[in-house]
Amino acid sequence: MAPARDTGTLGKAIAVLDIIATASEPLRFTDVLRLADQPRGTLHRQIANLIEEGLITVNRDQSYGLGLRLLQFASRTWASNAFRAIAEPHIRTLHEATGETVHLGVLHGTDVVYLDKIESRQNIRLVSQIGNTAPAWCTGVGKAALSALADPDLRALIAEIRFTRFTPHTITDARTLLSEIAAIRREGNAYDREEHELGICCVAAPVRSADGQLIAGVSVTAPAYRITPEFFSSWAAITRAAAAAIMRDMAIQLSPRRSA
Amino acid sequence: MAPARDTGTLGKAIAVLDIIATASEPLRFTDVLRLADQPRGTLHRQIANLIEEGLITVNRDQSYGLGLRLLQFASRTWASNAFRAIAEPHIRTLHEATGETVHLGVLHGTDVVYLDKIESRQNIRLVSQIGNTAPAWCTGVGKAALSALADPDLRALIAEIRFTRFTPHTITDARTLLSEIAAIRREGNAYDREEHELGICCVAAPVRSADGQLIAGVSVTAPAYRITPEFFSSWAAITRAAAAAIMRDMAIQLSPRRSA
DNA sequence: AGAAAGGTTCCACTATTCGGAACAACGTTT
DNA sequence: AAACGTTGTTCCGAATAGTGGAACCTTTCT
Repeated sequence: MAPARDTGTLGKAIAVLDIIATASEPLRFTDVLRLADQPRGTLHRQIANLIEEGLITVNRDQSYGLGLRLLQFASRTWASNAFRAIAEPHIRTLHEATGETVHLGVLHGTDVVYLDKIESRQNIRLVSQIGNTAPAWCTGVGKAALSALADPDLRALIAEIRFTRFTPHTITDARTLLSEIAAIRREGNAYDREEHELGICCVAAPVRSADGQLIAGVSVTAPAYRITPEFFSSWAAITRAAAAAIMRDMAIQLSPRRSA
Repeated sequence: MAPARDTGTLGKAIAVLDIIATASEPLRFTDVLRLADQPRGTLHRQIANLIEEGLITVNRDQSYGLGLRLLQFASRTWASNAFRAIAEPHIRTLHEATGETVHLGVLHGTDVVYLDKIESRQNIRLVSQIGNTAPAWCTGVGKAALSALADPDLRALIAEIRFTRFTPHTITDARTLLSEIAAIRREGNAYDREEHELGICCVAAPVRSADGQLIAGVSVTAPAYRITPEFFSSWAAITRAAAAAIMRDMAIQLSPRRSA
């Protein structure tokens, strides 16, 4: 999920929460015990605290799940996020111009967290993706974001990446990634050519705040079969335009207060 | 937001997070200091820890915002919630049958947390509502849920409510609420007649798990002007049917493992 | 019934947090 | 320009809250 050395009481608690959150299936006490590197008594109390705070819940079979409290917090996170609010009209425009799914994601460590998404058709379930995390090096938004980093930061970040292959097209080494990022910087667009998921391609463009605090990207995604070279290159331009518009609005609106 | 006595280190940290989350506008250090009842040094460290864990972020003007980490956790909360998954096909059916906005919410203290929502038209922004919290006593889902509580629990909960008026129709005392709940139990449906927001009405039905662990509700919402008595009563029936279907599926699917 | 695994409670020890106070960095006033 | 008030950050002894080993229940298997 994310780094954060589990230092301090809070850190340890969050580490446990993270274990439960990232598990692919419900964990029981002993399962967590195996994954967390802690004595039984200690872990038991930590979990009890988390339950007390509503961050996790116990299912009837004694397995743990994530608590509603997290949803409440996230709802406010999303609603109060200034960057998302600024970007929203622009990604909507982008969606209307292309008719395809568009994403807004920000860089968070070596991952990208999706802040917003407008789906091509289905008027439902898009929720499922907001807050989702995906590796930066094999997504359009992620690579676009990486290209917006200053070189030292970029190299430091890439050094942290543990490359995993998702499809035959996934980039799996730092050199290739670096040269691709060089290309992105030249052209102004990043592409995902079925690198994260087979059959899915996208065009993206980088977004960054003036002070470099916020590194993000916008993208247009579509199934590979539907993409023609003409569309792809026209999308490239309007994606860059959307990114530019977002940056412009940020410069205007974020000068006095707030940020992402 | 929610109860949770801020006991223990974790509790205090979450209390601070809560302050930042519930604030209507970005808080700076001193603002938080005023709201939290803690010495400066202590608060400072707590905030530093929260930042370290990615739960809050500092904006450039030194005000605090909620961190992306919360979105990540919530995304997983939502995706892994078994109750939501079970209810989903049924609320979708309900949406298709009525063409109106439908909600799925669970009772959490004296509030209702919305777990899912399908909007009538707009294929966007529904996100904003998931994880949202609303008072139980003046929403359809909330009153439906209350009606599913055992009497002692109900009375205990109502005793905790601090009634606030949102519209001229809002119920503002326990007696009225109790008699309305009696009616809901007789009829099987709860109604919100512009009690939370003017111009908005809804029909709801209670959902509870066999063991009473999970108290929830489903509802159909529509603008008051669009509602005719005929529609309203036909919706009442199919809303009850949806609730019944959800309960049936819960009984089946939750017997061996998991829950909400 | 017996054994093992899973889960919970206890309590002396100690590492962490607490919180007052001193310090630094601005901005504002006299 | 010197003094002051605000806001945010750092320190450190004292005390509290978390730690973790071990004993203790409870459930599940053999």
